[in-house]
Amino acid sequence: MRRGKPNDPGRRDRILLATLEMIAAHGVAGVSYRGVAAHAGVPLGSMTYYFPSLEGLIVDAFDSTRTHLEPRYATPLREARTPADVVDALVDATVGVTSPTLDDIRLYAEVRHQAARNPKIAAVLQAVEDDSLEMLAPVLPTPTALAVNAMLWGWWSHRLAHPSTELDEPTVRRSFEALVTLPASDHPFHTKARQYA
Amino acid sequence: MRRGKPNDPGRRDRILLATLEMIAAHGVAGVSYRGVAAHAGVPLGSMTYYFPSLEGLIVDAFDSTRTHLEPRYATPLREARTPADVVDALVDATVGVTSPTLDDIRLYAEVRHQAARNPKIAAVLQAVEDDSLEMLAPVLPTPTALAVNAMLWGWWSHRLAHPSTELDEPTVRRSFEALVTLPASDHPFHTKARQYA
DNA sequence: CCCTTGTATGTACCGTCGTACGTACTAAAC
DNA sequence: GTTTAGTACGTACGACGGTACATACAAGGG
Repeated sequence: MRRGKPNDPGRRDRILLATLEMIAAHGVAGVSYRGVAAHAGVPLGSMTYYFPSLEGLIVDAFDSTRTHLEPRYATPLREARTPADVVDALVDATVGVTSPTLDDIRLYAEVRHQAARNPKIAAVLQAVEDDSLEMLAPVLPTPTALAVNAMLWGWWSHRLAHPSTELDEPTVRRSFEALVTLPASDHPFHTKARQYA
Repeated sequence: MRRGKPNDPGRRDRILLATLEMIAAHGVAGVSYRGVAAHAGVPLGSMTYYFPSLEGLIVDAFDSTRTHLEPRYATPLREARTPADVVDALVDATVGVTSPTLDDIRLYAEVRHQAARNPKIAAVLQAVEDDSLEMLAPVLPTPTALAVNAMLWGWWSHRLAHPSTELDEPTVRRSFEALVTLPASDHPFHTKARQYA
């Protein structure tokens, strides 16, 4: 008897990718089995076969970004050793070459948005955030890392809201410098307190 | 002939309010004429009568928040004179008594989210942001104001993503202190440059 | 060659929703 | 009291979308 070999391996992944493109283009609200099927060039039946529920499809699609996109922005941060390195990496991640495209930001924005109402997607977001904090832990105390994360998302959000105007690099740099350097010099908080804020 | 007096004045506003509650509870995606009608206790016909298109209803609802909610968070900022006042006001707006409820943040998040795809809602958001920058203009240079706005939204977003964990007040305070005070002392940017970043 | 089992697909059902529209109601004008 | 214009409402149509499901296909095992 057949051992379960798919006739078209990779089809599942193509569907996942098409779903992400669909989400970036039209938002989660604009995702339908039929739409994704058309975009991926597969029949409707394939959709429900690989992904019995639409919610599952979307969650899986989001989850797949974690392994696909994350390394690109994360690597420079992991390699940062001094606070100055961190600032450079953060500025780059906001407006520089390693920064996400508007489509990528749109995707991330969708994750954050859906996470507010869908526990499964909230878990995905939580995982992303945990990765981020863990990444910053060697160079920044947790409270600072939290602020940095919030700031980064704030700037990305800004880019999303003003797609046509370029974000001013020195402004971004100073904001991160302020967050990263000030607490280290002026305050006694610079311990790796492990409690989340 | 009749002058156009409504039989039930205030019905329009009740619909608008019900719409906002619906959005805060289920998101824009969960808003339907029928759902809002039920929630507001009006017949379906009333909905399409006052709001011929669903998009118009949502835009109007969002726009109504601008006059209803904005003053509450804005007043302390307008009254701020020194940078220290500004920091206090910002911390309060983030985690203090004047800070928005989770429902309010949800609502604001919806505005930002929809604005990414809907020009009319983008205009509403733009107006809100302009108000905010104008409000900060007397006490902060524009680049700093931009960073502060991004930071504030970042923290609100954080609260949304972690509804159960309280945001640590000193952490928030230090983040705003860093943004507000550092550029004023260390950098030559402290002119009211009018260009957006 | 046929049987079995997993893979794949097309269709159809059922619900929801936006919206159009004909009808009814109300109150001011004459 | 009649007319009339604006207000309010209920129904129904057409489109869309998730999902169930019966059917068809492919590939190993015997």
